[in-house]
Amino acid sequence: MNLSIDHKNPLPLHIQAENLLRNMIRDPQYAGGKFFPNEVQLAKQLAISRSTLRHAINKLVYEGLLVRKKGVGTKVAEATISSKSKNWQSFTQEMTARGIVIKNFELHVTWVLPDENIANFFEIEPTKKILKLERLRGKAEGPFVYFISYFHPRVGLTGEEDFKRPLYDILEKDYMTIATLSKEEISAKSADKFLASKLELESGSPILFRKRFVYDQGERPIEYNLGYYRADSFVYTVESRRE
Amino acid sequence: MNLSIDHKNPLPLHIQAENLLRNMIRDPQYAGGKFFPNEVQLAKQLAISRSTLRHAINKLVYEGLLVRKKGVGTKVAEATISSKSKNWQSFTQEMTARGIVIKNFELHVTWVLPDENIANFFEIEPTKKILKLERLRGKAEGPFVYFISYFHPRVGLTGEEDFKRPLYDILEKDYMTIATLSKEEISAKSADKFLASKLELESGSPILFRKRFVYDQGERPIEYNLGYYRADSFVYTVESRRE
DNA sequence: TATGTTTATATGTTTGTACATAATAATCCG
DNA sequence: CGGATTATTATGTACAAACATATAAACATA
Repeated sequence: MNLSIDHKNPLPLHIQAENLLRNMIRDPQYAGGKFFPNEVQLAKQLAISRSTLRHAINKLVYEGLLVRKKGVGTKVAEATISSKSKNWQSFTQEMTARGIVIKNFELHVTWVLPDENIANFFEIEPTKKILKLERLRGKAEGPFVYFISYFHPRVGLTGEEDFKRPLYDILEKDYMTIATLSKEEISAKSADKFLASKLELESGSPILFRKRFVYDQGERPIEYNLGYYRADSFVYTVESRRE
Repeated sequence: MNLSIDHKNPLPLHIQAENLLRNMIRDPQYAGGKFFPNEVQLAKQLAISRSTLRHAINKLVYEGLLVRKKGVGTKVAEATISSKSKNWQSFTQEMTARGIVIKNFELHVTWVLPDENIANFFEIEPTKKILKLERLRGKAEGPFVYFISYFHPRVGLTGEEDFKRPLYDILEKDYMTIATLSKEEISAKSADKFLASKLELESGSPILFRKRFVYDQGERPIEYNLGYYRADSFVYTVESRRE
């Protein structure tokens, strides 16, 4: 990855600057909370105008990756693990964009019979086995989410895939399935013994529970996903506007 | 609503332009698909610079409300389902839409000093008292949510209003304040003694916690709202789509 | 008629400049 | 010493100007 700006590159300067900033965000130095060089200085350093640089910074501020304060400076936004409803991405993409390295603590692949809910959602016979993917994921310090995913047979997953790769990357590149629509239900739960042990909590601790129904372009169901998040490390953010 | 730009208004010109554009979007003419006047012309018309106007347009493009094509023009984006689902409503509207009749179990109105968070959000002195509204609400069978709302003094609420009416109805009709933007953070918590007694739960039971920041058209803060929901009776749903 | 070619149009990119304002640090003074 | 005042710093807002490039329509040519 190029870490400087090339005026000969046909890619617009503000896009190059944006990419460069995305890299800086992942830099442990800045991810840790250090302020960026100020606009004027950084613009000079990159040999672009302040306006161009600001345009790039603004985009990242809008995305929630950077925060700015007048008279103070610009830095990486609090690494509170959060999920934005707009421009949704996969879990891994979301986290890497924030410079958080995701560790897989456990990964189980099994073939199971769908329960009634899932069979209904997928519109398949409850006698047909489907792929179930369970993952315990988190940061280096410890796990903070337990995922359970079920996939529609139509997708064609074999169970032999490398699930360390981003899931939606696998689906798009290897299975030509593009997740386009997602309906989510968020609620709170208490940790049962199983979840408590996985997420390193005491039984009864609060858990944010997210059910996710994922569809492809044709609005056909492709994934049914359950996410159990430690309440102390996950906030779900939503921004909405009415006209 | 003012449909022109006022250089004496302290509101930044690009925000004024943005609001103006939002109004144009609602105009049947443009909503129907007619192209906007081109940037140069429109900027001239509004007596602002092209850069300032572009800044405003860009924001709406980013929000998905407008589409632009080089060499062609700018027009209102095709209404997609996701943009419709973004239209948020008040709690009462939300519930009645689901056929649930809301009962108010408790209602307290007090004037309090804002803590640091609230004073910052409202951008006011921490010495100025603001209106605090607490409500325990639910269905006939029992309460399921405890709301705490703080209001910006600008709104002009006296505390004598009939808070059994829908809140946003009061704000719109009696105080000409229209809640336009809402940012929310959803997380999970354990019920402390206070919440447990109010919501008729045992201490430690899971609670869905929603923090809501509400803004008016000018993106000025008007309400800070905390909602504590019984986990067993509330699910938050989100629908999102990517292109 | 079919196919290039030009031209007008509108957005896209980039720079330079100036002043306003919020937050913080430094300074001064009673 | 403590409170008020005054820089300093960094982002926020706004303007003007130029050139680049994609699109579509008008035009010319084979």
